Amino acid sequence: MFVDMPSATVENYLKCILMLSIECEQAEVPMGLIANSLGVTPGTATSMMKNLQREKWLTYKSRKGVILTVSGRKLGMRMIRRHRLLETFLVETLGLDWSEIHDEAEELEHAISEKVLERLDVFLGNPQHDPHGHPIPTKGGVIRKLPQKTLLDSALGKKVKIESILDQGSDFLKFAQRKGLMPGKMVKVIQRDKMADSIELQLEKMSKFSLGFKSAEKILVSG
Amino acid sequence: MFVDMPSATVENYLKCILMLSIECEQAEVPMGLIANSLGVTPGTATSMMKNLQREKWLTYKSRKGVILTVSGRKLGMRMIRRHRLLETFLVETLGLDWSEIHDEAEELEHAISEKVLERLDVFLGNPQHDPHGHPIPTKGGVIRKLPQKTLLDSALGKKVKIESILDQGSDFLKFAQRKGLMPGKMVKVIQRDKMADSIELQLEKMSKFSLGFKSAEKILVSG
DNA sequence: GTCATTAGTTTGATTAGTCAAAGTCTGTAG
DNA sequence: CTACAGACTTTGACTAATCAAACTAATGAC
Repeated sequence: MFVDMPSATVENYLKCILMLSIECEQAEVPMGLIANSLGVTPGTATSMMKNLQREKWLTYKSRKGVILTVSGRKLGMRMIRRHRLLETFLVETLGLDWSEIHDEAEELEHAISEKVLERLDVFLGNPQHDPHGHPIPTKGGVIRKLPQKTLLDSALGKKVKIESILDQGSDFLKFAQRKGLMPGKMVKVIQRDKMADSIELQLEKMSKFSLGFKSAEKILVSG
Repeated sequence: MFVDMPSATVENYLKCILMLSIECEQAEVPMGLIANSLGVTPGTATSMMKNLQREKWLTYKSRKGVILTVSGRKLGMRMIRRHRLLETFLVETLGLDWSEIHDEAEELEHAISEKVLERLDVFLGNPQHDPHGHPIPTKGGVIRKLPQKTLLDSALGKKVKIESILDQGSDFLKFAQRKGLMPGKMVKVIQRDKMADSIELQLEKMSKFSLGFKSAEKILVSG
C-alpha cells in the first residue's frame, strides 16, 4: 500500500528548493542557497542532490544547480500547503501565538496524511492564506502570487493594505504583532529618510513609529 | 534549548514496553513480546534495549527482559497520552472514521509538541478516554484502570455498559462500529454456548447477533 | 592572462536503526 | 541427566543522513 513514501528529509529538501526557486525566480537553484537555508554543509547538499536526482525529484547540473521535476514540484507544493494549513490551524483553532507556530508546523507537516489534511482544510473553511498572509496552495498545487510591492516602495501618504510578512523568524514576528503589522491591516508611510535608512509609519488608531529599510522590505502591501 | 530529544524510534519502544507491562502485569517484559509487537527481529530488539539502557530509559537483564525506569515510564505514558488525545481529536473534531485513526495518530504523536498537545486537550474539553474507550493518562502520567470484566464473563441476561474495545485493528473496529459495539452503549448477553465457542448479544433497539469467544474477550464492560 | 577568492565537489568517517544468520542459553520431556 | 526446542544474543553488513577536510572549478581583480 504505502510503497516508498518520501522521507521527512526528502520532503524538507523539496519544499526548500521550491521556495527558493519561487523566491529567486531563476531556473536553477544553486547549492549554496540550499545548504544555507537548510543549515547543512555544502557537501551534504551536493550528495543529497544526487540522491534526489536518482529518484527523479529534480535534475542536477554540477556547479550550476538544480531544477525540480514535475513530481518534485508537486511534492514541494504539497509540503507548503501542509505547512500553511497547519499554521492556520494552530493559530485559528488552538490559539497559539503568531510567532511560535512555524517550528511546530515544521514537525507536523511530515506526519499528517493527505486524508487528515483535507479534513482539516474543510474544518478551517478552506482558508486562502496562513496567519502571516502567505498564500496556501490548492490541493492541485496552484498558488496565488503575492504582490511584489513592499512598504519600502509605497508612495508617501498613501493608505495601503498589508498582505504578507516575509520573515519567518519569531523575533521579527513578535515585534510585528506587537506593532499591529499584520495581514489585513491598513497602513500609511508618512516619511522616508534615505540617509537614516528608515521610514515612518502610521497604522489606524495607533501611534506613529519607524522602521528600518531592511524591515520595511519584509512587509508586502497592495493598493 | 532542545538537547537530546528522544527519537521517534525511542518513543515507540518505550510506549510499546509500557503498554506490554500494563497488559502482562509482570515486572519484566521479555524481548519476544517487544520484537513481536513492534514488528522487528529479536536481534534488533536486543540491541535496542542496550541503547535504551545506556540512556537510562530502562534496565535490561539478559534473557530476562526489561523494566522501565521512572523516566522511561514517564515518556511512555506521555506517548500514550499523545496518541489517545490525537485519536480523540481525529474523531471528534475532524470526523474521521473510528477505524482509521490509529495509524494517523501513530505518526502524529511523534511530531506534536507538549505545548500544542495541552492546547488540544483544552480544545477537546479534557476528555477522559479516547474513542475506543481507552483511558487517557493525565498530564502528570496517571492513568485510570480499566475494568477487567469482558463480555465473556458477563452474567446472562444482565445489562452491562461497554467500556472499551481492546483490539486496535481496523477490521475488528469496523465490525464493532457497524454492530454498535461502542463505548457507552448498553448490552446484554442472552446466551453463552461453550461448545459453539460463541455468545449471543442484544443491544438496545437492535437485533440480536452472536460473537465468538475470542471477540467477546476484546470487549470490556462494567456494571 | 594570472592568481586569489568563493562556490561547489569528493572522500572517508560517523550515527541510528535495521536484518539475516549463526551462535548460545534454558527449561522441560523423557 | 541429557538432549532438544524455543527464546534470546551476537556478529557482520547495509542504508540514510550527516560532517570535516581536502580538493577543484569558476569568477573577477588587476
